[in-house]
Amino acid sequence: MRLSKRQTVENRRRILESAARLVQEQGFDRLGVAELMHAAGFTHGGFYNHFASKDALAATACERAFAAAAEKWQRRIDAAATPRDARRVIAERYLGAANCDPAAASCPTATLVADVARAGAAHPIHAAYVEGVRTQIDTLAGLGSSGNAARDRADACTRLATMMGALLLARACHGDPLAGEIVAAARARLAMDDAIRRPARMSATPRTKAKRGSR
Amino acid sequence: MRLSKRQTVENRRRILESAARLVQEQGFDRLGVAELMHAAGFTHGGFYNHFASKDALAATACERAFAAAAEKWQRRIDAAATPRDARRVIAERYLGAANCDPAAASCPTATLVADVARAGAAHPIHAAYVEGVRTQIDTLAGLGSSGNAARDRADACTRLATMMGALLLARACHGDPLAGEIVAAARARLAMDDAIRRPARMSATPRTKAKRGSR
DNA sequence: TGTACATCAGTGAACGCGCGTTCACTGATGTAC
DNA sequence: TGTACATCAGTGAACGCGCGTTCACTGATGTAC
Repeated sequence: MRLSKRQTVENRRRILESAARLVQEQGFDRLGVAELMHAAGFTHGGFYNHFASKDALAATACERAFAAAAEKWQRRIDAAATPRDARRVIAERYLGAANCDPAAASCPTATLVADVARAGAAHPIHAAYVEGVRTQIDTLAGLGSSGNAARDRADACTRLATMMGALLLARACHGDPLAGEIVAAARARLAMDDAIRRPARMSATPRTKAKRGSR
Repeated sequence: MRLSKRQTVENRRRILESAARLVQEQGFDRLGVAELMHAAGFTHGGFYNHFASKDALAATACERAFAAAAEKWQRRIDAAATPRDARRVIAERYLGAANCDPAAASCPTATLVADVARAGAAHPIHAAYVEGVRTQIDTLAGLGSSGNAARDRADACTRLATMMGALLLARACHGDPLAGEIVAAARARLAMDDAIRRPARMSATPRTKAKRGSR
């Protein structure tokens, strides 16, 4: 039953969309070809009409997962009154109860981090993952309001590490009070503005861009 | 070839020791029974003379891995001049180049976090993992010097999340400059004492324990 | 203490299952004339 | 424009490999007498 070219392209898109979603729930290694194809509404054999191998799908699925996450972040940035508010809201949603359920989908940075480390730099998913992380850090750094680009960038790196670390710990400790304690501590810390916590150095730093933030 | 009781106990210990080490390199799911037994100097079949299943080994191997990590931490605490120095040294070693190599062994909190989340609360490894994380947080909190126990504990949670998050990101991004950037940012942040960064609130907080820290 | 037998840890072949991948087949689409 | 043939995506059985687990066998240890 040969399909029209339009339909073929659409089906490939559906497979990738399912992959991007499932990868945020299970990671890449745990996702089976049969499960993926079933989720997309097909039987498993057809997978190889679209992709040379499971690995060949990894990079694109990873990119799409990061693109979906970036859209979420952008919506929060657009809705926030100030960059500082945007940072706070992103962190709060990142560490929200929905994401802390180990069965639920969450940020690809977190769900893929173990698989990518194990896959190694030669695997096609590696470059896609690094690019996704870089974009998230760029986004957070762009929301910085210290007036110092290098500091905003370093703060963005630390923020992402703290968010992801707390999320993964909460998922692993799910069911134990410790999970809630870790998330609460991280949320509280991230809610404080970095710049506010270093007033002495702040005033000593020249403001390269006036009125960048909310203060 | 029946072995003496002493030898049997010793062999079981060797298997567990290998498991604790390998689990810090690969996590639990990726570790194969055959590889584990070979590392301990046996063939794979004998595994089931000591354990009912691979899962039955998980909790004990996890405990031993955390015990080994705790010993390392303790050595650094003993060698440090002040609790604050101990915290700083622990973070620096945690994010040292050796740990950031994805093939190398590192902290069980990091290497097991994905496996434990996927295994769920019913799996025997869950309780052992949560207990290991709790102990690490207790240790870090015990090194706090804010004079406020609740704040020390919250800071310990955030510290661990930042350390682990940065480590995992560095391992996943290994080979890309981004890995070094993230680690450098996290190390710099962790090197600053938490209490120092909140002078306004610090002075408003009553010091319940005088001279607890180095200041 | 010595002897005969039961016990049991180690070995490595083999089993069973999951999963990535292949393959023969189908039948609708695209194309050549 | 109509017709005949080639193309190719979807299907589901089957293959191959890895890995957890089982099993028959071995032979030294532990034990009963």
